[in-house]
Amino acid sequence: MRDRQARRAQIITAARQIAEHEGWPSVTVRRLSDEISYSQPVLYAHFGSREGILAAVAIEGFGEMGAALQKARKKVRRGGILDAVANAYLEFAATSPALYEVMFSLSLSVKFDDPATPPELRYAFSQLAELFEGQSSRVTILSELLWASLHGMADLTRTKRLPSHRQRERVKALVALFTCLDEKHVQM
Amino acid sequence: MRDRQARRAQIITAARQIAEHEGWPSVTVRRLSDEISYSQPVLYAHFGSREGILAAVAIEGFGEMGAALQKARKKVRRGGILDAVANAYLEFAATSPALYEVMFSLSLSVKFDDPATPPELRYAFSQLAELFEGQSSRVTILSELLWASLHGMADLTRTKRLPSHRQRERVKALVALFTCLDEKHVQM
DNA sequence: GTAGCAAATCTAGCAACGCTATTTAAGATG
DNA sequence: CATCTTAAATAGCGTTGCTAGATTTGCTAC
Repeated sequence: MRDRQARRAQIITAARQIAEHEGWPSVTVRRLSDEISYSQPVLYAHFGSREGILAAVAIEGFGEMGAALQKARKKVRRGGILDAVANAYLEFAATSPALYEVMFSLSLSVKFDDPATPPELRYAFSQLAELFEGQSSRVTILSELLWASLHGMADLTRTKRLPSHRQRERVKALVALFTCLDEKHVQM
Repeated sequence: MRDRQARRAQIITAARQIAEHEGWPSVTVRRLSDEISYSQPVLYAHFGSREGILAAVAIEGFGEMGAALQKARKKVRRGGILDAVANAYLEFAATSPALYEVMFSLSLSVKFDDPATPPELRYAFSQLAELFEGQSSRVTILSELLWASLHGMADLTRTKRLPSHRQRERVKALVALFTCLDEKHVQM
């Protein structure tokens, strides 16, 4: 039915809202069922388990992040693309910390190059891979390394390990590293 | 007393063991109290809460990681230090995934440059900062960036986002990036 | 030696959690 | 109107983190 999908979206939205305001531990099945004015079994009919709800939120998050990266990539014409995308990535993570957290804390998600991987994940990652297209023979390695660096920065900043006020400088350094390698045409 | 500290260590060890074999959700207070043949309130007398136990494990982990990095740094004489430390970091994370997970999943831990930060955290981070000592004016930025990159690689590999069989190549690329920047004496 | 006290430990239970078997309500079919 | 299917709610099971109150232990004083 149609309202079935609407209610699905309603649950996901409620979960995101609660998580962003009070953290994921506050996102309980009872709380969600109250929020949408239905009983608990309805939620289980939709998602099967609490983790299923979180997974749905995570996948939605990957879709949004992919869109944000694509937007940043297409906005900038020449030069500074890497800088734009990197900042877009970190801004996404900083704006929705709970969303970013669930995107990378769910261990049940499969690897990125696995055929069973949801398209949203591949879409998001492809935005980073595009940056190195045709530039080097090591597209995969470089995009993986960029992803890891950005994720590390986002994660350490989210958990207060790194001060956020120095984020811009870190991005500058990261960009300098990658452009430096590009200019020298280093063979790895 | 003396046996009080012994029991504390016993609890931490049991928690690590269970987590490494069955994951952190299996580390329950009841399970731990069974393991050490005491009742639950004894654990609460020691750590105050379940999270207190995890925090203690995490701090111990940082101490061990700092030692591992220091060992790698001192073993290599000239050149390739960065490579050695990077590999030591990732090997630590890969060898004890549950330990690494709890070290970075606890949000209650304060930032690295905070005075209230446990010395184990600062000790571990200082091992990375040492790599850039006197090399550039941006010691802080570079060490933070290196830390973030390594953590991102470790975290994405642990959660199966990146294939582990390409880890060595990623490290090579990372090292190439940093040495490239070093050779050109880039001012950021 | 025993009465009393303080500290340590256990027993038992609360509230909240994820999840589900069973029952009740509602709408369609004949 | 009776029946059957589908949807939802009620109620409850087992387990969790945590704690108040009972109980044991070990020591001190007389």
